[in-house]
Amino acid sequence: METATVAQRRTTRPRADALRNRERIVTAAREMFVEQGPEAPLDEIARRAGVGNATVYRHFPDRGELVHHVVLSVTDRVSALAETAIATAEADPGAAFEALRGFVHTAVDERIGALCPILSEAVDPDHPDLHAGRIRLEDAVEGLMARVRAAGQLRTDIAVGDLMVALSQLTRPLPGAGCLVDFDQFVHRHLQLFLDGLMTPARSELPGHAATLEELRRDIDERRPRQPRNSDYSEEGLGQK
Amino acid sequence: METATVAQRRTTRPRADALRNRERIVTAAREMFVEQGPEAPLDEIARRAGVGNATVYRHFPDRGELVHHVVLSVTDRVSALAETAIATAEADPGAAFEALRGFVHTAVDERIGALCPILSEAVDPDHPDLHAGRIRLEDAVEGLMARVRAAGQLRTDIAVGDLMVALSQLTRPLPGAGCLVDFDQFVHRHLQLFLDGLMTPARSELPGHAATLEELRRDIDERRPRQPRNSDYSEEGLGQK
Amino acid sequence: METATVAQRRTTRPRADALRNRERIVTAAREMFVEQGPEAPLDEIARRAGVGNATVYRHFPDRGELVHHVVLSVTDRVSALAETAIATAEADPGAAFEALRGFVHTAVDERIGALCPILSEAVDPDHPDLHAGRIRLEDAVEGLMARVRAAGQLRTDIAVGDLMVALSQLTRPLPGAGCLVDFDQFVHRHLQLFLDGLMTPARSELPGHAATLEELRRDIDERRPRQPRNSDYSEEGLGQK
Amino acid sequence: METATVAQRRTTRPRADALRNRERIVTAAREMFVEQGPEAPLDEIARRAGVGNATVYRHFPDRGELVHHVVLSVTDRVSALAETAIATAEADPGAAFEALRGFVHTAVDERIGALCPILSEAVDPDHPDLHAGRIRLEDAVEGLMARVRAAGQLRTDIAVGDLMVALSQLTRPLPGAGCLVDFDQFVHRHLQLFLDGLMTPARSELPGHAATLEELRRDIDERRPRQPRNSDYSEEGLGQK
DNA sequence: AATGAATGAGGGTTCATTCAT
DNA sequence: AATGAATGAACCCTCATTCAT
Repeated sequence: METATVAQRRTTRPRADALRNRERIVTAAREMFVEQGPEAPLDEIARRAGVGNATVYRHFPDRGELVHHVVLSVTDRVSALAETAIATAEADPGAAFEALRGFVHTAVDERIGALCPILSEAVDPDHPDLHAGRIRLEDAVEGLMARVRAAGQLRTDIAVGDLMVALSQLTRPLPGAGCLVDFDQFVHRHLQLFLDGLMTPARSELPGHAATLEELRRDIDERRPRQPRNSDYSEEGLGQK
Repeated sequence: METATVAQRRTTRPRADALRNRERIVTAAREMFVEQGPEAPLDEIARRAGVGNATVYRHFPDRGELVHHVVLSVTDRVSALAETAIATAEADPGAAFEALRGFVHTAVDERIGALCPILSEAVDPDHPDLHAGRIRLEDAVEGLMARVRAAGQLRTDIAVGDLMVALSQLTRPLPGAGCLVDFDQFVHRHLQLFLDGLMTPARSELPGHAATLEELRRDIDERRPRQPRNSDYSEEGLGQK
Repeated sequence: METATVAQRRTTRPRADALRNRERIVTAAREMFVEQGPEAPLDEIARRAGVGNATVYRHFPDRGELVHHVVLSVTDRVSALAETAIATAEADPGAAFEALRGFVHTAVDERIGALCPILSEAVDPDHPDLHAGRIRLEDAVEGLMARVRAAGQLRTDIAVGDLMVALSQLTRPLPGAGCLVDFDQFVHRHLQLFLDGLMTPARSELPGHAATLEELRRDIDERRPRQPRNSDYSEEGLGQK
Repeated sequence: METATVAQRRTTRPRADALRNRERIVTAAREMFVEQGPEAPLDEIARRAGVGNATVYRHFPDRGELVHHVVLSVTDRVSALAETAIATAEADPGAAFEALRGFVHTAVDERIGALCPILSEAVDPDHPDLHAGRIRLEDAVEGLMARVRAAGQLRTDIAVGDLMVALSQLTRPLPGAGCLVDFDQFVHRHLQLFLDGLMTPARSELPGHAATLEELRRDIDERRPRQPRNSDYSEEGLGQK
C-alpha cells in the first residue's frame, strides 16, 4: 500500500510497456534514418516499431525530438565502440590501425549513418545533451586516432571531422533506393579504400584543413543562406606528394 | 531554295526562349538531384530555374523524363572529362594517377553526384540512350583506370563501380544542409584520401567484389522488395594486407 | 485593284483558311461535347480540329463563346431536320408518327446531345441568337408534333420540352466512358421504346405538366442554389390509365 | 469474462464517428456520381460530406475503392427494391406492370444513376463483390421483368440491360445544373413514357439486340481505344410494327 | 498510456487561358 | 492570323501533426 503510494509519488513512473515502446521507437527510427534519411515518414517508423502513430508523439513531441534522441543513442553506441577500440589499440600498439579499421566497420552496423543530422540543421547544436555526446564521441575517436598516430600508422594531416564526415557519407543509402541489401558490401569496400588512404605514409597533400566536429558545427551554423557553389579545387595544392 | 531552307529552319527551330528554359531546368534539376536526390520537389526545381512549374511539365512530361535527361547530360559531361583524362594519361604515363586525380576532382564540379539515380529505381535501365550513356561513361572511366593500372599505379582489385559509387557518395551534400560553400573543401579532402587508398601498393584486402556499373544496375533490379539488412563485414576477410 | 480596296474596307474580311479553321473547330467541339460533355479539354478540341490551341481562342474568346456557337450550329441542323420531317408528315399524314421517328433517330446523328448546355448554366439564355435558335427549334419540333397529334398518333399530354429533354438524356454518353462505339445501338433502342411510349393511346397518366423549352429555361434560371432533392413521385398520380 | 468480452468488442469496434463519417462520404459520393459521373472531384465529395479531404482517403485508399463501395451500396439498395417489387408482382399478377413502375420510380430516389460507373472503366468488373452485386441486381430485375412478361404485360424483345441503362440515363441531372428540384418531375414523366413503351403490345421493332448487364460489361471491356462513331440506325429495321 | 481517426499543408500533375514569336 | 510556349489555378494524393476515445 505504502509502496504503491511511493511509486505514485514518483510523478513520472514509467510503465514497463511505455519504456519498451520508447526503445522500440528509437530503434525503428534509427533504422529508418539510415535507410531513408531523417525525413523518413513517422507513420512508417511507428508501424515498424509496432505502435500507433500517436504513441510516437507521446514520447517525442515533434520530429526534432525524435531525431535528437536517435542521435544521442547512436552517439553513445559509437562512442562505446571507439572506447573499446582504444583499449585494443593500447593493448597492442602494433595493431592500432587494425583497431581503427575494426571500429570503422563496426560503426556501420551501429548505424553511424544516422548521425548525419548532427551535421545539419535537423538538430539543435547547442543542446547540452547533444553537446556532451559530441564531446564524448569526439574525445573517443580522437583518442583512438591519437593512438594510431602515436603508433606511426596514421597520417598526421587529418582530424576527427575528416573521418566522421567521410564515414557518414560513405555509409549513407543511395537516395531513392530503399533498403539496399547488396549495397552493404560496397560500403565496406569503400571504407577499406578510404582507410587505406589514411595510413602512413601519406600519399598526397590535402586541400583545406583538418577539422573537429565542433569546428564543423560552427562552420555549418555560420554559413549564409545561399551562395553560388564553386569548387576551390583548382586554387588549392592537390598534387601528389 | 534559300527561302525553302529558311522556312524549313523556321518550322523545326525550337523557340530561343524555350531552349533557354529547357537548359535552365536541366541545370536546376542537376543541382537539386545532387543535393536532395531524384525525389527533389519539382516545384523547387522550377523555382530555381526561374520558370513556372507547368513549364517543367511541358518540357518533360513526367519526373522520369527529367531525371532521364539530367542523367544523360551529366553522363555526357563526365564522360568527356574522363576521355580528356585518358589523353593526358597516355601523353605521360608517369602522371597517369595524377590524370585520374584530376578527373575525380573536376567531376565534382560537373555534379557527378546527380548520377545517383542511375543506381536507383528512378530511371529505366533498359532505355537505349541511358544504356549507351552508361556504356560510354563506363568505357571512358574504365579506360582511364586501365591506363593508370597499366602504369602500375592503381591497385588491381577495384573496378569502375567502386570509383563511381564512392565518388557519388563522397560528393553529396549533407542532408538538409542546402548548398554548403565550406563543405566543398571537405569533399576534396575526402576524395584525396580515397584516391590515396586506390594507389599501389594495395594496403588492405577488400571484401565483396569489384563491380561495373552494369553489374550494379543488375543487382539493384534484382533485389527483393524488403529484407533484413545484415552487414557481411564479419564474414569477410578485411585484414590488412 | 479597286476590288482589293473594297475587300479591305470590309474591316472583317475573313480569310479563307480562317473560315475553314473556324468551321473545323466547331465541328470538333460538337463531337467532343457529345462524347465528353461541355467540359471537354479545349486542347483536345484544338488537336482534333488540327489547329493550335491558341487559334481556338482567337475565334472564341472563352469556352462559353465556343459552346454558344456549337449550340447554335446544332440547333440549326436539328431545326432543319424537324422542318424536313414536317414536310414528310404533311405529305402523308398516315405516316406522321414515322416522320417523327425518323426525325428523332436522325437527330442523334446530328449530335443533338450537344444541346444539353441549352438547358444548363453553360450558356446565356438571353442571348438573342440563342433565343432565336431555340424559338426556331421549338416551332419546328412543335410543328412536327402538332402534325402527328393532328393525325391522332401522338398522345396529347406531352409537349416539346418532354421530347427534347428525354432526347438529350438518352443520347448523352455514359460519364467516364469515352467514345462508346457499341453504345449507339443502345441509344437507338431506347429512343424506339421512348417513342412507343409517346404513341396513342396513352398507356399511363403523367405526373407534372408538359413544358416547352422556354418554360424549362425559366425553371432553370429561377431555381435556388441548392435544396434537398426529394422525389414527388409518391405525391403525384402515376397510376396506369 | 465479461470484461474480456467488452475489451474484445472495443478492439474491433470501429469508432462511432468513423462509421458515421464513412456513411456520409458514401452518401455524398453517391450524389456526386449521379450528377457528375465517377470523375467527380474528391475534394467536393469531402466538402459535401462535411469532412476533410484526407478523411476520404483514410476510408477509401483511392478513388477506385470509393467508386467500388458506392456501386455496391446502390446495387444493394436497388436490388432490394426489385426484390420487393417481385413479391408485389407475385401477389397480384394483374398488377405486375404496376409493380415494375413502382420499382422504376423508387429506384430514382435510391440514386440508381450512381450505377453508371458499373458500365465504365471506373470499376474492376472482375472483382468478386461487384460481380456478385451485379448478379444479384440482374437476377432481381430480370426476375421482376420475367413476372411482368409472364403476366403478358411486358414486351419480349427487351432485357435487363435495356431497362437499367435507360433508367440511368433518364435520371441523370443535366450537366452543370446542380441539383434540380424542378427537374425531378420531368424525370418521372420520362420514366412513365419510357415504361409505356415497354408494355405489350410492342409498337415498334427494335434495332440492335437485348443485352444483360454482363454483356454490356463485356462489350465495354472489349472495345477498342477509339473508332469513328457511326450510327447503325439507317442499316437496321426501325419500322413501326 | 495508447490508439485510431481527422485534418491541413504541401507536392505532383493537368488544363484553361494568356503571351511572345 | 496562327502558333508554340508559359502560367496559375484546381485537383489528386501523402504525411506530419492534432484530437477524441
